[in-house]
Amino acid sequence: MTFLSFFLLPSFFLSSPSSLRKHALNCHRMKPALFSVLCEIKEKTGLSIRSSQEEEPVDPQLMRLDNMLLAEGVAGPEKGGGSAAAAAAAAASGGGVSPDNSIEHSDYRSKLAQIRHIYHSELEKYEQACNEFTTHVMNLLREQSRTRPVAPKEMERMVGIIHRKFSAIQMQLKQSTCEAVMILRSRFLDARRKRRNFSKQATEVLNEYFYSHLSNPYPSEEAKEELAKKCGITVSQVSNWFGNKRIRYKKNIGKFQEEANIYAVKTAVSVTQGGHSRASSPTPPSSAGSGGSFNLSGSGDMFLGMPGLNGDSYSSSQANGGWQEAVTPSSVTSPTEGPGSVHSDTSN
DNA sequence: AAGCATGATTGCAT
DNA sequence: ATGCAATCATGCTT
Repeated sequence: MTFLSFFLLPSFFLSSPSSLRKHALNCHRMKPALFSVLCEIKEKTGLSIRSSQEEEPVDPQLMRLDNMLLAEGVAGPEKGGGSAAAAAAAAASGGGVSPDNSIEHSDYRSKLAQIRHIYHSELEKYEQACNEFTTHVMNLLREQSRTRPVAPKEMERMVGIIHRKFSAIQMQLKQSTCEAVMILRSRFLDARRKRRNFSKQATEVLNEYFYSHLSNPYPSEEAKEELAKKCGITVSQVSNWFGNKRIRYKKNIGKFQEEANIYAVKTAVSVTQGGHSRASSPTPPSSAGSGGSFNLSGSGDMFLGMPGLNGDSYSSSQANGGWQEAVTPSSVTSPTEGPGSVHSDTSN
């Protein structure tokens, strides 16, 4: 506002009827004297500079917005790379097994690109307007400097003021862009909203790992990555899956018994030779303590998961308390049996 | 529509 | 930082 009034004021100097007067003033013989007097007055009042060092500590709010826009790939270099979303998409489709959520991501990305486009064009507009405005003001000041003293500092100050004003406008733009991105994210990327069950194959792989490492179902980071790759999901999804699986398995072993047997047999078959395609023998929950004795609170151990045929049993025994003690302490280590004989159960 | 299954998130403990 | 437990929100089946 200050700057607006500032050069709305001199506009009457320029308006056509007064341009003549201005010229007359410039050519007036008293003009130099007048000018010097003005300079003197100005010197005395000292209202010129002083306020030039208005603090500008790089608004943290602005920094935040900038960072976010950069992180979101709106502000950074062109192309979809660099954004968290793109990275996630790349990770998800790394195995090339998940075409469906990459579709969602492309949808998301096109929307993001739209936002990005608007943002950039607006930004450019503002920048251009700012430049035009600045040069305009500079011209005006230059013009005026012929009739009144205008220190270069003042010019700088004016420019500073103008830039601040425009950056305030830019900040609003950034803010609303951020909001738009947030909304977009919550619409598209909030996995909770768009939960998709994993593919049959993926759960197969995960279950296979889980039941063949029933003694210690805590995949290492590398194992998780491997599984993630195989299943076409992210590592954190693998972690989620195992977290859920462990807790749900523990909570109701009976329910998972059949599944356990199926996968146990499966892995046994795949590990041993490849004959035996006999895949389901539910073995009723008759508290056969062969497998993991689950001494949780109430539930008696009613489970027969036939472990012991896991390839690596305790690959990385991190001495984690919970599972080991609760679920499967004994019998897991039965290396005496070679891969030939698959126990004797599974057959009713 | 109800009810279960399932992936994700949150709060807490370690 | 990681896992557990509870919970949420959605998907699927009945």
